[in-house]
Amino acid sequence: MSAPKLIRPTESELEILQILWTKGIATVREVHEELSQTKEAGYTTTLKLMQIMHEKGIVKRDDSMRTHVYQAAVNKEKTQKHLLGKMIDSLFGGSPTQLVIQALGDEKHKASKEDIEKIQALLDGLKK
Amino acid sequence: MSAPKLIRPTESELEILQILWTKGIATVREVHEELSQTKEAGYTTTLKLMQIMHEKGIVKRDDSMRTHVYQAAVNKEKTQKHLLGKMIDSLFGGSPTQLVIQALGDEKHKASKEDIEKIQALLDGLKK
DNA sequence: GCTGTATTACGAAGTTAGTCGTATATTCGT
DNA sequence: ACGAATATACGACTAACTTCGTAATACAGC
Repeated sequence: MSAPKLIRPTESELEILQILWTKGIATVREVHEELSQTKEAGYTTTLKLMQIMHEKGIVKRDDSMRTHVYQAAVNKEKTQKHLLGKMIDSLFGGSPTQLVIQALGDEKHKASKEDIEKIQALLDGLKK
Repeated sequence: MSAPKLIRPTESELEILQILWTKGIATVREVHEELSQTKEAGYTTTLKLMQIMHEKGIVKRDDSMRTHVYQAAVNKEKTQKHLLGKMIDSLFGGSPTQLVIQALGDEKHKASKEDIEKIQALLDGLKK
Protein backbone atom coordinates (compact mmCIF):
# COMPACT_ATOMS: atom_id res chain seq x y z
CA MET A 1 0.00 0.00 0.00
CA SER A 2 1.17 3.46 -0.82
CA ALA A 3 -1.70 5.36 0.70
CA PRO A 4 -1.01 7.05 4.04
CA LYS A 5 -2.10 5.03 7.05
CA LEU A 6 -3.22 7.92 9.16
CA ILE A 7 -5.09 10.85 7.74
CA ARG A 8 -4.22 13.74 9.97
CA PRO A 9 -4.01 16.90 7.90
CA THR A 10 -3.49 20.14 9.76
CA GLU A 11 -5.60 23.25 9.27
CA SER A 12 -3.26 24.65 6.66
CA GLU A 13 -2.99 21.36 4.86
CA LEU A 14 -6.75 21.14 4.74
CA GLU A 15 -6.95 24.49 3.02
CA ILE A 16 -4.57 23.26 0.35
CA LEU A 17 -6.37 19.95 0.01
CA GLN A 18 -9.63 21.80 -0.55
CA ILE A 19 -8.09 23.61 -3.48
CA LEU A 20 -6.57 20.46 -4.90
CA TRP A 21 -9.83 18.56 -4.57
CA THR A 22 -11.55 21.32 -6.53
CA LYS A 23 -8.93 21.85 -9.19
CA GLY A 24 -7.86 18.26 -9.58
CA ILE A 25 -4.29 19.19 -10.38
CA ALA A 26 -2.47 22.44 -9.72
CA THR A 27 0.94 24.02 -9.44
CA VAL A 28 2.23 25.66 -6.31
CA ARG A 29 1.66 29.00 -7.97
CA GLU A 30 -1.97 28.25 -8.65
CA VAL A 31 -2.62 26.99 -5.17
CA HIS A 32 -0.88 30.01 -3.76
CA GLU A 33 -2.94 32.44 -5.83
CA GLU A 34 -6.12 30.78 -4.66
CA LEU A 35 -4.94 30.77 -1.07
CA SER A 36 -3.95 34.42 -1.18
CA GLN A 37 -7.54 35.45 -1.71
CA THR A 38 -8.48 34.48 1.80
CA LYS A 39 -5.16 34.36 3.54
CA GLU A 40 -1.93 36.25 3.91
CA ALA A 41 1.10 34.09 3.23
CA GLY A 42 4.35 34.13 1.31
CA TYR A 43 4.88 32.00 -1.75
CA THR A 44 7.63 29.93 -0.20
CA THR A 45 5.37 29.18 2.73
CA THR A 46 2.83 27.57 0.45
CA LEU A 47 5.63 25.79 -1.37
CA LYS A 48 7.08 24.41 1.82
CA LEU A 49 3.71 23.21 3.03
CA MET A 50 3.09 21.37 -0.20
CA GLN A 51 6.55 19.84 -0.10
CA ILE A 52 5.90 18.57 3.41
CA MET A 53 2.52 17.24 2.35
CA HIS A 54 4.34 15.40 -0.41
CA GLU A 55 6.77 13.88 2.07
CA LYS A 56 3.84 12.75 4.18
CA GLY A 57 2.13 11.25 1.17
CA ILE A 58 -0.88 13.52 1.42
CA VAL A 59 -0.32 14.80 -2.11
CA LYS A 60 1.27 13.38 -5.21
CA ARG A 61 3.31 15.37 -7.67
CA ASP A 62 4.67 15.21 -11.14
CA ASP A 63 8.17 16.67 -11.07
CA SER A 64 9.16 15.72 -14.57
CA MET A 65 8.76 19.37 -15.50
CA ARG A 66 10.54 22.25 -13.94
CA THR A 67 7.21 23.43 -12.56
CA HIS A 68 5.86 20.60 -10.48
CA VAL A 69 2.21 19.64 -10.71
CA TYR A 70 0.43 18.48 -7.60
CA GLN A 71 -2.72 16.57 -6.86
CA ALA A 72 -4.36 15.23 -3.73
CA ALA A 73 -3.32 11.73 -2.74
CA VAL A 74 -6.08 11.30 -0.18
CA ASN A 75 -9.69 10.79 -1.01
CA LYS A 76 -11.98 13.66 -0.16
CA GLU A 77 -14.89 11.63 1.17
CA LYS A 78 -12.60 9.34 3.15
CA THR A 79 -10.91 12.30 4.74
CA GLN A 80 -14.20 13.93 5.58
CA LYS A 81 -15.49 10.75 7.14
CA HIS A 82 -12.35 10.20 9.11
CA LEU A 83 -12.26 13.68 10.59
CA LEU A 84 -15.97 13.64 11.18
CA GLY A 85 -15.63 10.37 13.06
CA LYS A 86 -12.96 11.86 15.23
CA MET A 87 -15.19 14.80 16.01
CA ILE A 88 -18.12 12.56 16.82
CA ASP A 89 -15.94 10.75 19.32
CA SER A 90 -14.20 13.73 20.81
CA LEU A 91 -17.06 16.18 20.94
CA PHE A 92 -20.33 14.32 20.75
CA GLY A 93 -19.68 11.29 22.90
CA GLY A 94 -19.82 8.94 19.93
CA SER A 95 -23.33 9.99 18.94
CA PRO A 96 -23.67 11.15 15.34
CA THR A 97 -27.24 12.10 16.11
CA GLN A 98 -26.18 14.87 18.44
CA LEU A 99 -23.81 16.14 15.79
CA VAL A 100 -26.49 16.09 13.14
CA ILE A 101 -28.89 17.96 15.35
CA GLN A 102 -26.35 20.66 16.07
CA ALA A 103 -25.41 20.92 12.41
CA LEU A 104 -28.98 21.30 11.26
CA GLY A 105 -29.66 23.91 13.89
CA ASP A 106 -26.75 26.06 12.83
CA GLU A 107 -28.05 29.50 11.94
CA LYS A 108 -24.93 30.39 10.02
CA HIS A 109 -25.33 27.51 7.56
CA LYS A 110 -29.01 27.03 6.95
CA ALA A 111 -30.14 23.97 5.07
CA SER A 112 -32.33 24.60 2.06
CA LYS A 113 -35.64 22.88 1.50
CA GLU A 114 -34.06 20.70 -1.16
CA ASP A 115 -31.31 19.72 1.23
CA ILE A 116 -33.80 18.81 3.90
CA GLU A 117 -35.69 16.60 1.52
CA LYS A 118 -32.50 14.95 0.42
CA ILE A 119 -31.63 14.12 3.99
CA GLN A 120 -35.14 12.85 4.64
CA ALA A 121 -34.85 10.51 1.70
CA LEU A 122 -31.55 9.25 3.08
CA LEU A 123 -33.11 8.67 6.47
CA ASP A 124 -35.97 6.72 4.98
CA GLY A 125 -33.42 4.49 3.33
CA LEU A 126 -31.53 3.98 6.58
CA LYS A 127 -34.65 3.10 8.48
CA LYS A 128 -34.97 -0.30 6.85
CA MET B 1 -15.90 40.22 30.00
CA SER B 2 -14.57 37.09 31.59
CA ALA B 3 -15.64 34.58 28.98
CA PRO B 4 -12.99 33.57 26.45
CA LYS B 5 -13.33 35.33 23.11
CA LEU B 6 -12.07 32.51 21.00
CA ILE B 7 -12.97 28.91 21.64
CA ARG B 8 -10.04 26.94 20.38
CA PRO B 9 -9.53 23.92 22.62
CA THR B 10 -6.93 21.41 21.53
CA GLU B 11 -7.54 17.67 21.31
CA SER B 12 -6.33 17.06 24.84
CA GLU B 13 -8.30 19.94 26.20
CA LEU B 14 -11.41 18.61 24.54
CA GLU B 15 -10.99 15.29 26.29
CA ILE B 16 -10.84 17.07 29.61
CA LEU B 17 -13.78 19.30 28.78
CA GLN B 18 -15.83 16.22 27.94
CA ILE B 19 -15.23 14.88 31.41
CA LEU B 20 -15.98 18.19 33.08
CA TRP B 21 -19.18 18.61 31.09
CA THR B 22 -20.30 15.20 32.27
CA LYS B 23 -19.23 15.48 35.88
CA GLY B 24 -20.05 19.13 36.37
CA ILE B 25 -17.22 19.63 38.82
CA ALA B 26 -14.16 17.51 39.37
CA THR B 27 -10.68 17.49 40.85
CA VAL B 28 -7.56 16.88 38.84
CA ARG B 29 -7.39 13.42 40.36
CA GLU B 30 -10.91 12.57 39.22
CA VAL B 31 -10.31 13.84 35.73
CA HIS B 32 -7.06 11.96 35.57
CA GLU B 33 -8.64 8.68 36.67
CA GLU B 34 -11.30 9.03 34.01
CA LEU B 35 -8.72 9.93 31.41
CA SER B 36 -6.51 6.99 32.30
CA GLN B 37 -9.17 4.55 31.21
CA THR B 38 -8.71 5.47 27.60
CA LYS B 39 -5.32 7.10 27.58
CA GLU B 40 -1.84 6.74 28.92
CA ALA B 41 -0.64 9.86 30.71
CA GLY B 42 1.07 10.92 33.89
CA TYR B 43 -0.79 12.71 36.63
CA THR B 44 1.25 15.88 36.33
CA THR B 45 0.51 15.96 32.65
CA THR B 46 -3.19 16.18 33.34
CA LEU B 47 -2.53 18.70 36.06
CA LYS B 48 -0.49 20.89 33.77
CA LEU B 49 -3.10 20.77 31.06
CA MET B 50 -5.82 21.83 33.44
CA GLN B 51 -3.67 24.63 34.79
CA ILE B 52 -3.11 25.91 31.29
CA MET B 53 -6.80 25.64 30.56
CA HIS B 54 -7.39 27.73 33.64
CA GLU B 55 -4.96 30.37 32.43
CA LYS B 56 -6.78 30.44 29.12
CA GLY B 57 -10.13 30.77 30.82
CA ILE B 58 -11.46 27.51 29.45
CA VAL B 59 -12.10 26.17 32.94
CA LYS B 60 -12.87 27.78 36.28
CA ARG B 61 -11.55 26.50 39.57
CA ASP B 62 -12.10 26.81 43.25
CA ASP B 63 -8.69 26.88 44.90
CA SER B 64 -9.86 27.74 48.37
CA MET B 65 -9.15 24.16 49.35
CA ARG B 66 -5.86 22.36 49.05
CA THR B 67 -7.37 20.15 46.41
CA HIS B 68 -8.64 22.45 43.71
CA VAL B 69 -12.03 21.84 42.15
CA TYR B 70 -12.50 22.52 38.47
CA GLN B 71 -15.46 23.06 36.19
CA ALA B 72 -15.86 23.96 32.56
CA ALA B 73 -16.03 27.67 31.80
CA VAL B 74 -17.23 27.21 28.24
CA ASN B 75 -20.67 26.06 27.24
CA LYS B 76 -20.88 22.62 25.72
CA GLU B 77 -23.41 23.36 23.00
CA LYS B 78 -21.69 26.62 22.08
CA THR B 79 -18.37 24.86 21.74
CA GLN B 80 -19.86 22.07 19.67
CA LYS B 81 -21.54 24.55 17.35
CA HIS B 82 -18.43 26.61 17.00
CA LEU B 83 -16.17 23.70 16.09
CA LEU B 84 -18.81 22.17 13.89
CA GLY B 85 -19.14 25.44 12.01
CA LYS B 86 -15.42 25.56 11.48
CA MET B 87 -15.49 22.05 10.11
CA ILE B 88 -18.38 22.82 7.80
CA ASP B 89 -16.40 25.70 6.39
CA SER B 90 -13.03 24.01 6.18
CA LEU B 91 -14.09 20.56 5.04
CA PHE B 92 -17.54 20.73 3.53
CA GLY B 93 -17.44 23.96 1.59
CA GLY B 94 -19.95 25.61 3.89
CA SER B 95 -22.63 23.01 3.32
CA PRO B 96 -24.00 21.38 6.48
CA THR B 97 -25.97 19.02 4.30
CA GLN B 98 -22.86 17.32 3.03
CA LEU B 99 -21.67 16.96 6.56
CA VAL B 100 -24.94 15.46 7.71
CA ILE B 101 -24.95 12.99 4.87
CA GLN B 102 -21.44 11.85 5.70
CA ALA B 103 -22.25 11.61 9.38
CA LEU B 104 -25.35 9.51 8.82
CA GLY B 105 -23.47 7.22 6.50
CA ASP B 106 -20.76 6.50 9.03
CA GLU B 107 -20.59 2.76 9.61
CA LYS B 108 -18.67 3.16 12.82
CA HIS B 109 -21.38 5.23 14.48
CA LYS B 110 -24.68 3.89 13.35
CA ALA B 111 -27.79 5.88 14.13
CA SER B 112 -30.54 3.96 15.91
CA LYS B 113 -34.12 3.90 14.72
CA GLU B 114 -35.09 6.24 17.53
CA ASP B 115 -32.33 8.64 16.52
CA ILE B 116 -33.48 8.61 12.94
CA GLU B 117 -36.99 9.41 13.95
CA LYS B 118 -35.80 12.20 16.16
CA ILE B 119 -33.92 13.74 13.28
CA GLN B 120 -36.90 13.33 11.01
CA ALA B 121 -39.06 15.19 13.47
CA LEU B 122 -36.49 17.96 13.59
CA LEU B 123 -36.42 18.16 9.81
CA ASP B 124 -40.19 18.41 9.62
CA GLY B 125 -39.96 21.34 11.96
CA LEU B 126 -37.30 23.03 9.87
CA LYS B 127 -39.25 22.62 6.69
CA LYS B 128 -41.79 25.23 7.62
C1' DG C 1 24.54 35.22 -24.58
C1' DC C 2 22.89 38.10 -20.66
C1' DT C 3 19.86 39.60 -17.51
C1' DG C 4 15.86 39.32 -15.00
C1' DT C 5 12.18 36.34 -13.42
C1' DA C 6 10.19 32.19 -11.74
C1' DT C 7 10.82 27.80 -9.42
C1' DT C 8 12.52 24.53 -6.20
C1' DA C 9 15.46 23.28 -2.22
C1' DC C 10 16.93 23.95 2.22
C1' DG C 11 17.61 25.57 6.70
C1' DA C 12 16.43 28.24 10.59
C1' DA C 13 13.47 30.75 13.75
C1' DG C 14 9.12 31.33 16.35
C1' DT C 15 5.10 29.20 18.26
C1' DT C 16 2.25 25.87 20.39
C1' DA C 17 1.08 21.30 22.28
C1' DG C 18 2.12 17.72 24.99
C1' DT C 19 5.01 15.27 28.24
C1' DC C 20 7.21 14.65 32.48
C1' DG C 21 10.65 15.31 36.52
C1' DT C 22 11.43 17.55 40.54
C1' DA C 23 10.61 20.69 44.28
C1' DT C 24 7.59 22.24 47.72
C1' DA C 25 3.65 22.14 50.61
C1' DT C 26 -0.19 19.87 52.86
C1' DT C 27 -2.65 16.10 54.83
C1' DC C 28 -3.38 11.58 56.94
C1' DG C 29 -2.56 7.39 59.44
C1' DT C 30 -0.39 5.29 63.17
C1' DA D 1 5.10 13.66 65.90
C1' DC D 2 6.86 11.47 61.92
C1' DG D 3 6.78 9.28 57.55
C1' DA D 4 4.13 8.19 53.55
C1' DA D 5 1.03 9.70 50.36
C1' DT D 6 -1.04 13.41 47.82
C1' DA D 7 -1.42 18.06 45.87
C1' DT D 8 0.23 22.04 43.33
C1' DA D 9 3.82 24.75 40.97
C1' DC D 10 7.20 25.23 37.70
C1' DG D 11 10.65 24.58 34.44
C1' DA D 12 12.60 21.88 30.73
C1' DC D 13 12.43 19.02 26.84
C1' DT D 14 10.60 17.08 22.50
C1' DA D 15 7.91 17.22 18.54
C1' DA D 16 5.04 19.35 15.20
C1' DC D 17 3.30 23.41 12.63
C1' DT D 18 4.05 27.56 10.36
C1' DT D 19 6.63 31.01 8.52
C1' DC D 20 10.15 32.98 5.83
C1' DG D 21 14.96 34.14 3.99
C1' DT D 22 18.43 32.74 1.03
C1' DA D 23 20.67 30.01 -2.34
C1' DA D 24 20.75 27.36 -6.45
C1' DT D 25 18.76 26.39 -10.78
C1' DA D 26 16.08 26.76 -15.01
C1' DC D 27 13.77 29.56 -18.25
C1' DA D 28 12.39 33.54 -21.29
C1' DG D 29 12.92 37.84 -23.69
C1' DC D 30 15.73 40.90 -25.80
